[in-house]
Amino acid sequence: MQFGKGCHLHLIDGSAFIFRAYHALPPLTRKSDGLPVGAVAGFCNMIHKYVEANTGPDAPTHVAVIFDHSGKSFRNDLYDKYKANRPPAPEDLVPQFPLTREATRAFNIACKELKGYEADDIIATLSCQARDAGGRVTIISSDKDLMQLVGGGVEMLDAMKNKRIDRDGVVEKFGVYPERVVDVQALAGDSVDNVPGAPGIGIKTAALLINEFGSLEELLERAAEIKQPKRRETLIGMRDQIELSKRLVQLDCNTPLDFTLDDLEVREPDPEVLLPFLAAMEFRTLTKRVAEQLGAEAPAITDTDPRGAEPEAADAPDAMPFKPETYTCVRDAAGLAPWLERARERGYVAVDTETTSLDEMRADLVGISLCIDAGQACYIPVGHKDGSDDLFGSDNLAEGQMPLDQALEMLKPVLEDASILKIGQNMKYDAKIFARLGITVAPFDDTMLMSYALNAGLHGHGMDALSERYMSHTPIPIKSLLGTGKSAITFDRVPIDDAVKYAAEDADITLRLWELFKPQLHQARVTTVYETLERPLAPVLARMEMHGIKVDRDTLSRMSNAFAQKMAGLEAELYELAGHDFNVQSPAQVGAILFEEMGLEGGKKTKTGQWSTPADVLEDLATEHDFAARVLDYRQLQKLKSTYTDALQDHINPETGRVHTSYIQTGANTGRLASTDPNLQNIPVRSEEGRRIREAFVADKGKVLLSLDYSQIELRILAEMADIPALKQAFKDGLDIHAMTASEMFDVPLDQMTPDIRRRAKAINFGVIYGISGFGLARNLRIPRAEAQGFIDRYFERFPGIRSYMDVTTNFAKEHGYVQTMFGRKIHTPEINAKGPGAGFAKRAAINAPIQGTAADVIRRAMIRMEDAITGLPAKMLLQVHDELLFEVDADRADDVIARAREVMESAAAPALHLSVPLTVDAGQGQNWAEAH
DNA sequence: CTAATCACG
DNA sequence: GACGTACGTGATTAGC
Repeated sequence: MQFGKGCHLHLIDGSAFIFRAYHALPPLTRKSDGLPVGAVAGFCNMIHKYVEANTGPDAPTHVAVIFDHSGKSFRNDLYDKYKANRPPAPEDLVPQFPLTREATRAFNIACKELKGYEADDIIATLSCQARDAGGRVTIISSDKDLMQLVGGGVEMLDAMKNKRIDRDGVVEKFGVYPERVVDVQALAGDSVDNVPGAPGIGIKTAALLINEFGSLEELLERAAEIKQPKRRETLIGMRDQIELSKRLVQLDCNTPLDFTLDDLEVREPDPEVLLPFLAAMEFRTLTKRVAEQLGAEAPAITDTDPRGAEPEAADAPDAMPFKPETYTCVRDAAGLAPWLERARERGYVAVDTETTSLDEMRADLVGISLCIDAGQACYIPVGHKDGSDDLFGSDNLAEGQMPLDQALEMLKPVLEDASILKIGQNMKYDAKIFARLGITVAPFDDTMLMSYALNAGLHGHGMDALSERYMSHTPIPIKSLLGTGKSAITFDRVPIDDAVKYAAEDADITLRLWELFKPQLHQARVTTVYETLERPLAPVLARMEMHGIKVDRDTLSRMSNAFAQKMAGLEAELYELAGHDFNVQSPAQVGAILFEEMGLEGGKKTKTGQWSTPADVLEDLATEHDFAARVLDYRQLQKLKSTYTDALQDHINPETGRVHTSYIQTGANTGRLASTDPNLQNIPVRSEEGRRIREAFVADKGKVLLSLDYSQIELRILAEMADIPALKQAFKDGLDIHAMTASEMFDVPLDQMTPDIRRRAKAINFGVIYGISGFGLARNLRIPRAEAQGFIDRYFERFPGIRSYMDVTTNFAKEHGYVQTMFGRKIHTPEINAKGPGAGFAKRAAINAPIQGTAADVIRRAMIRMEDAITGLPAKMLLQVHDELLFEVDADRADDVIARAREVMESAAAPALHLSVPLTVDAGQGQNWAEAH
């Protein structure tokens, strides 16, 4: 059929299909020889689905899949950096490129590419030809670069979202009609393709300008009329770059094709060609399905492994309902045996424990629940009390429970069996409970850690939230069993019948979450993160927490008393100064005295209408007013006393005489740990007075504490990631990095450096890590905002790589919705495209996350390796404080431990990463933490 | 229960 | 063109 009026051409963006398929599927390999075929499998499924979906009355008459030709295109001759920031294709994807071409031909669909041109140019040329011939065109792609082609019978179809894009759709995206899309793109540039555009102008501004002036040419001619000085100068000064950008984004409608539209006519697939190809790829399900549809015999596939290379269809949402009344209560050995047998057969089992406390070091085991098949779970009560109305509360065990010892004896072989995977939600908690009962749970998977690897930044990772979000199921609230507040009971007082429903459900949910997350780890490419940075860390943390650190109660108690005395004195002074009594601990009352009674200027109110009296405001007033200075002193003592010297004493475990913190592995989005109950990551150090708290953290008899901390790790990582030669060299040379920055910025030779200039450079260095702003730096350094902005401008001038790191990072976040650490950890940034005041916040967080997160990954790797490295030495790792590790070791072996631990920490990035900047570690030792640090 | 404040990296 | 801003945490207290 001659292409003309009434014809309908489909043009499929083949490269987009390939990358989509590659990223959507786990890295499958062909069973017989290990050839990577995941992307091919996905590609074939997509093509097959496309063919199935396009048989109706609106079916295309002509179709082609268009690919990018490997190597350079004519655009690289225009601009050598075009697409220069594209990472090379993943190793396991490269051999799949030719296979996708072969697949296209096997489906009997025209497969086209052209040396020196991109797929987009061929699509453009064919679209123009088809339109001129009076036919319709549908471009199946979501690539915005193709939007310039829409109109006159040409539409786009975003196959992922199943959304057609017409002229109005283009206006939605670009703010202009298709004819002017290239003008907007020329101005806005494109970080993905490395099209420079006009700095400072994005799509919104570009569309505004184009709509005002009518076209890019007109705009550039009349650029002098633009009111905003910055924008005007950019447009005038960057004219060449903008015109180059336009040539880069303009698609070529005249590519020299060696075929015509008529060659693209839709053809039926030939079973004799297609089936052998699919069989050779060993795609079992697809081969069968296609054979059925074509009415042909499916060729045999020799490999009979049930877990073949063929991916199953995407998991449908788990529709099985939750039925609490069907859960089993296991009351004796005969009841437990079949569950354990099934776990052995299956090779995995979800496990959850119920206890009397959230403090694992004090909690007693009350019951265990198991689940192997979704919807079928059991609860094994072992420590429920009978709840008789004994005046003192009965300690008698309730009827119908297995003796704890018997239950543990039966469970232990399964929990420790290397061939049975134990699945838990926050397994560190359960593992610690079992560890205290002499059971080492291994191997294990943890759905909380899986969720963290997959979804950090998107939501929390507690079971209730995950159940709600991923299964639309609200678990039984624990409060409904225990009550709240003062009248709350412990789990051992919960009637067994109620406990079964609650506890078994937890195991059921955990198993279902595991089934959901497991394949997602591969799809999201975070299996390595989960397996090397998350899962192995949990047992290490568990051991650190259980070991604890010795805290000397007497030291704390003495300090508390001293603080109390000083505070009483300050309190009296403050009443005197104010002329009346008041609550010093109330910011509202302090504010009222300062800004109303004393009539001072500069007071600000919080959004709730209260006077705000943060430390920096009081500090400004303190030079003139004793009142403000005394309040500051009082607050410092109050903080030290209440949070540290008093509260810490309550955390000393009576059995061990030590303090056992809990680390939350999924608490911080960036990969850092958080520490609670108590928080041992914010023990004072900056002030002289506060630092003395650390004297209460002591080594046991005959031992010493060691502190090893990374020097400037985040700045080093910034230098590496942003690739700043001057900073990298300074680290290699072991220079004072802040002094060196100062020298570079302010043109002061190192030997004439003053502390004040260095201080400013230091503040800027830290500011950069946080996503610097003029306002923030000005406040930090207490200088005028314009001056701070000047510093920042100069910094970016001297280290231009910093600016581009920030741009690349935020653009990546905007496009993908997440950023990554150097080790592949993903941190999602859902707010990055938000408007309003949240935008700047999200942007700075996105800039900071890869730096902070990479540093967090490094110390995690060190911690995971540390236990093996110090085996045989009388040493234990006790605490982690983000860039510091604290050890306790026999005094005579301290130097050996320092040497080994330092080696592990300094080489922690390798072999996954070869950093060009050295990581260095400072070490100290002493009887207490103050001395060691 | 939330806001304000302040301890740490 | 105005607005509001350093990044990441947890604990304590006041005051509703």
